[in-house]
Amino acid sequence: MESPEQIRVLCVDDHPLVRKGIASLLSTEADMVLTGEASTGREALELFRRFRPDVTLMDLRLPDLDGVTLTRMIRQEFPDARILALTSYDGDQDIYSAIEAGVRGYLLKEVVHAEVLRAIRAVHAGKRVLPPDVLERLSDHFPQIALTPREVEVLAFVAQGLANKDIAGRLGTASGTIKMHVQNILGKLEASDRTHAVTIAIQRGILHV
Amino acid sequence: MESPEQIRVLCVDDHPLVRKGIASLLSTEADMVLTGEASTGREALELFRRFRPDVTLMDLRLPDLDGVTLTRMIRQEFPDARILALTSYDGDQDIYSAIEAGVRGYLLKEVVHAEVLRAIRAVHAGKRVLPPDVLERLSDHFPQIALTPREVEVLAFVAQGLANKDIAGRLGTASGTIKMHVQNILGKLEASDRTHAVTIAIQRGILHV
DNA sequence: GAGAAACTCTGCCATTCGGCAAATTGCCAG
DNA sequence: CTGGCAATTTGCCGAATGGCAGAGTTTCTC
Repeated sequence: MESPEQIRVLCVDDHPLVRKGIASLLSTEADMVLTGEASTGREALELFRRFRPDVTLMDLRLPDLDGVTLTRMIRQEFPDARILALTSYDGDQDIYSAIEAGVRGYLLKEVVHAEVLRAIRAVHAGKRVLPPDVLERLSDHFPQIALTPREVEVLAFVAQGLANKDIAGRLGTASGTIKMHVQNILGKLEASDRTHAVTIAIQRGILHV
Repeated sequence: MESPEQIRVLCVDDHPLVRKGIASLLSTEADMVLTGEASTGREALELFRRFRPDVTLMDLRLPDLDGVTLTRMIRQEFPDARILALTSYDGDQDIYSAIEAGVRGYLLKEVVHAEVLRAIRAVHAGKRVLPPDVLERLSDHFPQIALTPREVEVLAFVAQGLANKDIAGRLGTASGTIKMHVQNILGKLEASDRTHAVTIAIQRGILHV
């Protein structure tokens, strides 16, 4: 093609080495150009407003705010923003939240370079990029096991070592109520006790350590 | 200097993008050269035997075996190996284990490029590299709060939701004994109950999710 | 061999937790 | 408007947990 329409990429990651890797990777591709690097959510938002990149490569873990929130903020201002989540973390909940927030693709950092390039081109072309294993987990886990907001709230307190009656105090309910919530959480997570539930929740990304 | 004695660096990380970043970083430095890249512990061991690098840059999280074990294996064969841990994870226990295993330096991936280069040169020169915050945590936390191997073992079962008597069964002791271990764990971790203890342990890297 | 530290065991008691049945609220779909 | 569904609420009971005091054994270090 004669028109040099390069894909303009914004990279958001708090690890300098990863940014360097992406920069190095993109520099060898003729149809892409790195228009900016951000190490925090705040920086990312600012750079997005300034450069309006075609594709944003974003780590879901950032020091100031999480990538899901950032994605929501960007897409509120720019609904057609094309954001590709690139994370080393594989908690189920993260995937779900990210997709709900509007990312167009979700890649694990374990993937090879070619995969990243392919994903950038696909997202830029308007496609969605979800690896097979990610899709599988989505269809598997979803409708059934989702915790209600209230349950997540309760579970967070449980993780901090609060007893049911203390949680009840903070939430303004009776301790028996909390007990029931915990009961439902155990069922949904297939946990044998509250401790197990917390372990599972952390593994799945429902709770953030 | 007229002698082009370059520091030969081996890079071990399961994220291609991070390896790319390191490769890119080293390529701009005249006194360093990347002699190999490994994405697994097995590969790393093989490459180490073949190339005998001056400095090994190693992620503590690898798919097949953890970096601490790998460090031990390498240093058993090559006691003067100079290994620099480079990890995105900051659990206290990891730092301790890594240092015990014989790493000469411990860096978080959040650090800037110059820091990495400085650390490589320092380790090559025989120095140790431990960021101030790391040192502080070491002196703070150590003598007192270290869990015994047995306690870690018990805590791992607790995280899986086993009751004391079940843990006793697996470990071949009385349930009262397990109760005592849990008691000591709660004290050392300043946790309010077993669930809290698990949360804290995961945060500190004592337990791996 | 002295001492420290880890691991082991025992028993008691108040509190909390996990399991079950059942009523209420609020919201969405037909 | 009404049925249905999910979320939220409460109380009762047996089992497990957390707190505390004491003591024997092994292992490693000094």
